[in-house]
Amino acid sequence: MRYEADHKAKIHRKIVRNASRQLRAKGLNGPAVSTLMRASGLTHGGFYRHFGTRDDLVVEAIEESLQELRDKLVTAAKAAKPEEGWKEMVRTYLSLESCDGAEEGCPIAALAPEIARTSPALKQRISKAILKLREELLPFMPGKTPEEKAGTFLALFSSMVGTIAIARTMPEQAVRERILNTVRDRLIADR
Amino acid sequence: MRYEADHKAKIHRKIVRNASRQLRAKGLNGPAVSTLMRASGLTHGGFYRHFGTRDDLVVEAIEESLQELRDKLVTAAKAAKPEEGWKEMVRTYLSLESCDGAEEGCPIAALAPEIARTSPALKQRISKAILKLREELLPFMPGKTPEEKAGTFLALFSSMVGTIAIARTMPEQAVRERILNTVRDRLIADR
DNA sequence: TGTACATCAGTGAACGCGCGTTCACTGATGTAC
DNA sequence: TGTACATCAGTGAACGCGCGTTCACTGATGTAC
Repeated sequence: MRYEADHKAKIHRKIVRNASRQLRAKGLNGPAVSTLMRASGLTHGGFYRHFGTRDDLVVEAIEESLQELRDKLVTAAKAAKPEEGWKEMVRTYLSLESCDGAEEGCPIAALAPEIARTSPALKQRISKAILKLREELLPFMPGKTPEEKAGTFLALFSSMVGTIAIARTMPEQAVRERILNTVRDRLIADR
Repeated sequence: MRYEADHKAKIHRKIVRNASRQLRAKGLNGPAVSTLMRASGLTHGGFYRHFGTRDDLVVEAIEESLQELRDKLVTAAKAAKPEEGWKEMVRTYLSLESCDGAEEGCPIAALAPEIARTSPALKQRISKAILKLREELLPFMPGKTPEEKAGTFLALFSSMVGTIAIARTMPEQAVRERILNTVRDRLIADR
């Protein structure tokens, strides 16, 4: 082997992680294959040693960014008192940095409508990954029964996704910030 | 004139309305100019008699669909008792038809992330139109002060936008329906 | 140890294709005289 | 009223461009003997 044994796997992961950032920032059809490869210091020709199709990278990148999101939110929740973890998740998710830096933010807020329009095969895999995220965040939700937690999660998550999506359509940062703060305060106060 | 005096204006509106449906269904970069024109029985060559640029049509189409949304929600609200109008809005917005028929649904739920990525000039006009929609729906919101109504509107609207966006990523209709119903019931019960 | 060959991640030119936009043209009807 | 010309919404071929994908090639290192 002309590279270390795990060289290919490492590069593969690097491509996926860099792509996940570019795709969140520019949309699923935004960056060309050559742009996606350049972000990892490669040229487009080598792309097909790693992926069968551009779509294959797209799915992997979305799965990757959903895991990033999970890690981010779980870390935030664990930094608070057990019963208050979900509030810290809300604060993290609805932060101004998270809103203004789409490339590092939630892939659902950044890509949901485009995901909805992909082929059934892609949607299948992505929706699985979203449901997995849900499972992993559920324990942090307030509520006694699993059903209650699930309902709260859905209400919370859809509210946050919509808030970020709407805020990002507003050109003025002050407006975005007011939107984020208003919803955040209501979500935390409500229950 | 080889056509009636208002022929051009009529055709223009027709193109915009058909485009607004196609763009909601396929995304801002989905349908090509020739596809957008064909939907109104024209060919792509005549496009530039009506619009300076493809983007010009995109803005007009989004403005158009925001007005459609306003009309739809106001009509729904007026069909209920004055204090309950907003609940009927929620039921209308979160209906399964609205979710599964993106072309006739809310342009924000269908396009928000793509709107966020357009040029500042486009965003400026679109965000104006969104704020106008807000002004027109505010009177139907529950709450005593304008501030309270504004807060409720934002909480309600972001929640609904996020719910539709998330539901549409789910391939199974039963899952989508459960998501819609769960959030709808919570929103209506909450306040 | 030395030599011939195999492997395979990565390169960059080339492909066919669809796109937004341009442009010479059409043809029905208006206006000038 | 009749004729010559102007107008302009709409047509369809053509443009240059960027895209996803293919492919012959490179070159560093492995393996066979």
